[in-house]
Amino acid sequence: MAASTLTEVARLAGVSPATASRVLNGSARKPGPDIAERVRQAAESLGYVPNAQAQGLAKSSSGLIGLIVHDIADPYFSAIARGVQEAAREQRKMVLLATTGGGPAEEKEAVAAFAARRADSIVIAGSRSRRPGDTEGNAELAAELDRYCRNGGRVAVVGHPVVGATAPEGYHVVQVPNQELAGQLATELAKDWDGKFVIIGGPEGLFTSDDRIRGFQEGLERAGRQPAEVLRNSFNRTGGFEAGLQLAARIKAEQSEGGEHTKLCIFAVNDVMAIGAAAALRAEGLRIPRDAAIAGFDDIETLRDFRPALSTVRLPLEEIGRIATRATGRPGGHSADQDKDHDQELEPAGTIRGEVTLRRSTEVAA
Amino acid sequence: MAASTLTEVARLAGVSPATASRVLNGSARKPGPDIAERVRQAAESLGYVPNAQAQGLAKSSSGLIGLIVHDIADPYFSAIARGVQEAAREQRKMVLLATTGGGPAEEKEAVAAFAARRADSIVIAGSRSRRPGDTEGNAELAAELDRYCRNGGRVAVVGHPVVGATAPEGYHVVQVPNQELAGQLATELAKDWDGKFVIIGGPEGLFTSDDRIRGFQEGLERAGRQPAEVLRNSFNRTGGFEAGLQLAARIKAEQSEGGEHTKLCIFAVNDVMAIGAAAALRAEGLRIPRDAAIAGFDDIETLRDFRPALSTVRLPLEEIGRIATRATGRPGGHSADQDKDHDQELEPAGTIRGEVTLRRSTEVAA
DNA sequence: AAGCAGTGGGAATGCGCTTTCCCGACCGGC
DNA sequence: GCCGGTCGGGAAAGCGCATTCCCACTGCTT
Repeated sequence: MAASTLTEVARLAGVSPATASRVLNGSARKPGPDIAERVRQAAESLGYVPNAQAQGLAKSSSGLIGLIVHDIADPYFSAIARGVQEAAREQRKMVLLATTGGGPAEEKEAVAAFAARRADSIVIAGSRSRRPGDTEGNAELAAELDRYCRNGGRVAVVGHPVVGATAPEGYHVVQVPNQELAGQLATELAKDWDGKFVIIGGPEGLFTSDDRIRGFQEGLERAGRQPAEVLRNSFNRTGGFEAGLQLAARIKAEQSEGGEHTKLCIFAVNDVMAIGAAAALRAEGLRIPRDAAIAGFDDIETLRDFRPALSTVRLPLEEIGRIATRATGRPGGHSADQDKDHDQELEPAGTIRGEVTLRRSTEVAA
Repeated sequence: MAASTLTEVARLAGVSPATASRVLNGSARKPGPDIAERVRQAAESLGYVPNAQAQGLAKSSSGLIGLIVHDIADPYFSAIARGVQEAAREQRKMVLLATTGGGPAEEKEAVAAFAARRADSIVIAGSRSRRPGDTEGNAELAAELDRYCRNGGRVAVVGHPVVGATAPEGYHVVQVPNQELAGQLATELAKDWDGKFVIIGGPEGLFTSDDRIRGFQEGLERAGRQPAEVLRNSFNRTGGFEAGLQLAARIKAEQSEGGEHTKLCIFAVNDVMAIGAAAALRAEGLRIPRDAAIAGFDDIETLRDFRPALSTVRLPLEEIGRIATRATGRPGGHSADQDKDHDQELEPAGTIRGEVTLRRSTEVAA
């Protein structure tokens, strides 16, 4: 038994499909109350469920929002996803999920799939990348996105614009002040900390990571410090852990030499990497912040009970998701449609404010 | 400019829409290579993206999998979501996300929405509940699900069957041995631990929580122990934290009395609650496992670096998601269509194996 | 009382695609 | 050389719904 159709409902109610449609699915024209009631009863008794695909076809809009993340199990993304979901609910839409692992090629596929489903808008949460191997993929992604926008789709991307996308109508960027905040973090840390700094970063070319590294270095410079050494690794716990092992070896070597006590202050470009690094140090018998300080970025909720409490930069992840989604919702959203001033930033879809949060892991007294 | 259509492609290629359809979207009939090439070129040059809605309408199947969770930002659910996503990819389908906060009423709406979108299958990851206020919602949810199945939809639910669902064709339950595993955990703990046990549980009526509580009590009984007191609270970190505060007060009172050293062993029915409880104890100046032992359930990945390392029960969350999704994929999946033996369990969609994992937080020497 | 706008309902068209059915061409076998 | 049998392509009928256009009818005005 296939699901019952509007036509069946109409027949049972003794009206035309047009009328049934008008009463069951919001239309400007409201049929008479008696008829409406009859139709509603018929629908009820048949267990009628409108076919959203057919509706979508007819009105060419699907009520779908596409969300692209690297990995939905990563707390960073799942927090954003929660915000997206919430905003989608406000707009009475559903969210379609795509996880890509971070490659532009897969992201392009995801965009194409969303376009195929005629998603009303797309939110790209995953960080942009311009690693050498990605140039072709990026170009394709940009082309796919441009096409999607040209066809009336709206897209919001968190962090950085897609490389090469020509920002047509309906393309929003939610600016995340990674660089600035990382700079502030560096400044704050430099106040109390007189030892050396080391950065554990993601692979080169990953914008989020690069911005945070650059910002941190700038902050260090403003504070009159030497630039920090940068250890690059994968952008997840494992990457942090491995870099942590390297650093642990180095710290232990220095300690056994005796003499200077220039404790290391480690900045991992995200919390998950920071936790990985901390685990590595601990596995090597080092303690935080006694033997080294460590700071992260994001202020992941699940990690807030971690001990020693992790110094980090609070990012309103959920709100980022909400803002990005809302930006794609209102047709009147600002997009950079003015060619003049194209040197300026795109009109931000919303202002994201983060906050440096110093906790135990970087306390100097230990 | 709206997206280009199959008809346009066909016209450009100088063939009929039927032929264009055959070459561009997998059909049994393969047109000649020269024609195929012409069509492909035309499609390419027009930037043709097939309209999945129209395809879905025509073949009445959407390539969509609906996933229902309480909260996508909860690591328990996001881990399952990752598995679902992965399995969906295998089936070349996309996942539609719905978060419900746990109420059957909202779950019913989500099912209806999925049904409207003609999702091929639905995976319900959220725990079932039979709290008093939910009976009506449960009935409606069951009715909606039954209708969905009757119309050819396939559903998999993690943990417990939906209360009142009459298991028609296509209804799968992924059994999670919560009770058994909680029992094993109790047994293991009882070996080394001779103090009292306390359980921090979720609200009464939440199946997952109730099963784990029941199992734990059984395990205790088998070990010849007194049943544990049960503190009920919300099923999240806050719930654990509040219960933890209560327990902390109690422990401190006992400690100041001096005398007996019957240390408490706390079992929180999930890791997130356990972390909350641990945070509360710590906030009250107590240490784990020195002043109290604590164990959780789920073995959430992000929490594995928590110190003291949390004793818990490892659940293959990601695989649970995969298995549930796969169960809905193959049309030949086992469903309980035999009325005889209806006293037996439904044919499990896959066997989930967990593992008791004892770590530092319940070490007796402290 | 005749003409009018306004109202409530139905017929029909189209959204973009799949698929069945049909038809012409081309093949080999007797 | 004629016929049954493919094979490759097109015409057309939906899939389930929204919506435009049209018509019959009501309740007014002049």
